Amino acid sequence: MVSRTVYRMQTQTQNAFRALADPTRRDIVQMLAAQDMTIAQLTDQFEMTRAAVKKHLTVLSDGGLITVEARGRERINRLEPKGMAPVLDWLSYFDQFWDDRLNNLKEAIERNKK
Amino acid sequence: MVSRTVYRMQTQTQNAFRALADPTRRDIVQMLAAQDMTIAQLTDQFEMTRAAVKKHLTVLSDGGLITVEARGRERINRLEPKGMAPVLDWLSYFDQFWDDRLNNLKEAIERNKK
DNA sequence: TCAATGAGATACCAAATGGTATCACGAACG
DNA sequence: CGTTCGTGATACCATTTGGTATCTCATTGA
Repeated sequence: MVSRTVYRMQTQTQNAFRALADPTRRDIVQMLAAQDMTIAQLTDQFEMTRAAVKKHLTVLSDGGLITVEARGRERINRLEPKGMAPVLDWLSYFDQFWDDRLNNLKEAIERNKK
Repeated sequence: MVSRTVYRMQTQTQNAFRALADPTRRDIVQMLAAQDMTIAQLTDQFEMTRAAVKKHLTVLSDGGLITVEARGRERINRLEPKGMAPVLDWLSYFDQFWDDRLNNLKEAIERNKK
């Protein structure tokens, strides 16, 4: 074991990977890719309470993967494409290891950023 | 809440995303990308016991991200590029979505400039 | 005005997670 | 041989995680 102190703050990369680690949250991301949804609408699609879905949405928000817009008493949850960037960046570090599927994906996003 | 039972087996996608959710495990992946390593070598790089590193390696192995080859009394841990496929596949599902959204974003910015 | 509706906050719980300490075991080497 | 070295396995612990129940608050609409 090395003796230097390895402190590790919560980076956006960590929060994004953590957000994607749960199958329910990945399902939510897929649903929000189809259309923006309120918590109530999302809850209809799962076998869990609104409170549980809300927790998942908080984690997704911490990860930068979604944004929320208040509209009256409703909250519109929306996918935030930019939030995926840290994940894609980390994965692209291994270009020489896995195939170029990722490269294509990342290049598409880079193109559109400009 | 929908009433149908949503059982969810441990898929390779889930195991891979779960493996990548921990910062120590992502560090291990990066180190193994540089060179194959034994547990002892990896443990030298972290402030934790060999047992803890071993647990992380087990999770990485479950996720299909590494393979282990016995050589004498040593175990060589090696990165398995194929294991990343489910992750890349899942992410590429949103290729078109990100493309479109980032395009819209770009266009909105361009409009506001004028 | 006031009841219904959509959502946030909090307390609480069981299980999973990330870590340690410790023991066991086969391979390497004097 | 016997001992040391690299590793695996297990028991145990504290914290995090994913979930429920419940209460509150603000908006909506008859």
